[in-house]
Amino acid sequence: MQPSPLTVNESTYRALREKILFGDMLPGRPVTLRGLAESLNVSPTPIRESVRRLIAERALTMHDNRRVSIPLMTAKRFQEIRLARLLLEPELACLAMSSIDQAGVDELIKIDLETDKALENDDVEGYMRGNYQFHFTIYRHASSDVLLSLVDSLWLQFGPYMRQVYNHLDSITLEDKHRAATRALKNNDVIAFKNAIMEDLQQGMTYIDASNGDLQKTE
Amino acid sequence: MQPSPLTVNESTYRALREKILFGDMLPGRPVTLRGLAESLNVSPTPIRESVRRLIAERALTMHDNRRVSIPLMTAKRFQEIRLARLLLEPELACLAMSSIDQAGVDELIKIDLETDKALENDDVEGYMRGNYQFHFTIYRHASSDVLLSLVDSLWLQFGPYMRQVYNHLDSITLEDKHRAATRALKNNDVIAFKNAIMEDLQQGMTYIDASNGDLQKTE
DNA sequence: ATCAACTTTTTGTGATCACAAAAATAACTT
DNA sequence: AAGTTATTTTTGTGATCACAAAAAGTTGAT
Repeated sequence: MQPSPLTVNESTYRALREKILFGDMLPGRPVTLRGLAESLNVSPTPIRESVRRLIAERALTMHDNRRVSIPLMTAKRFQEIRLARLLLEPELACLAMSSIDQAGVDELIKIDLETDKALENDDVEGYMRGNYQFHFTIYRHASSDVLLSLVDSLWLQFGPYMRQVYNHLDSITLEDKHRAATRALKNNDVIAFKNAIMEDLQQGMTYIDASNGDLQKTE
Repeated sequence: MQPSPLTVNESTYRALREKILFGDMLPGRPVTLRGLAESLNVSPTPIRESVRRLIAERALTMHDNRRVSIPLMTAKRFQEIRLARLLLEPELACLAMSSIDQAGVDELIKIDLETDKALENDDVEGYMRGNYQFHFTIYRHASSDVLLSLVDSLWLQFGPYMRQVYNHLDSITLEDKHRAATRALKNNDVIAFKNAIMEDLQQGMTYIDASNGDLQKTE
């Protein structure tokens, strides 16, 4: 938001977070503090704190060996994330609704158009970023830090797998629930809006689930 | 769980976490890394990581001055936490239900009895610990790490205020929803169980809210 | 070749140091 | 006395070091 002087800690955190969220890091592959430190040209100290923070946010896990990696997905964990998202995100979207004015709707439509364009160009990362921006632009309007941070943690947890799935695909043809959402916003139709978010979420999750049936771990 | 050799980091985290969760730290009062380090007889390093983790879990906040403290409660944030709890906890409890056998119910009844005893003795911390244990003994049976960690974060956020409220009170007379919960468990009545958890939660939260109407910050 | 035991390297952890920014204190002016 | 400016102390940050545990690499025997 503000161009305030970031600490090294904060900027390394954001760098790592982006890599995780948009699939630049492979699940299961252990990362080393010194390795990350070298790749970001900082000392291990701020890396340690950033990694700890990401572990707390469930974006990373530390094994008994004390090795750190993106956790492997299991069918069970996937369903847990799916349920948590369904419980929180439609509600958060509804909270946001009253704060989204015409300009807000226009912004969302613009984001959605760019997302579609990325999809046509097989720009997987662009698509993921657009999708993320669409949802969180809505959610931020709810100005509920408590719920937002919970949802944030969830996205960090399934982000890496979205990427893997989308990579395996030449083209994705999904009914655009984003469009339904913006339409509902325009009409001020709460029920339709909530449904659109819910269906968008379900569609995305079942899609990942189906394409990745073997997931990472069988158990 | 396991008596594995804890790192200093982990044990300081747990120590701080307990202090926060059961109200041994005052909201708004800034804590210093060196101060905490001295009080726990460790170097600032593990403290820094523990504090960072607790910030990520929303138990602590870092202000622009880079000073760290338990965040002050606002009416708005309180309602956010309340909503998040209502969305997640009854659902988590239901997930747990099928895994709670007779022994599990007995354990819960035992915890509840001890909690009541603490209440009679004006043992505020004992009451809070009992209440925590009752809920999380149920929640853990759901074996859903994803949901559990979200709920964990929420408890860390309102814990400090429960304590403040209970301290101001000589005796608390509340209808015991825990009893209704264990009864529903025995009868395998899902709806009654979910309702009991929901009402227990609502009762606790409205109670805090009413007793603390001025909360900490007005805005 | 295969597997065991030993050696070397890498890695996370915790303590310490240097430094700049912020807070607290002291000194001074009006 | 009250407010303002210096001065001192405290604080978080980031880098570095020592160390023990784990991983990787090497050697040797069967």
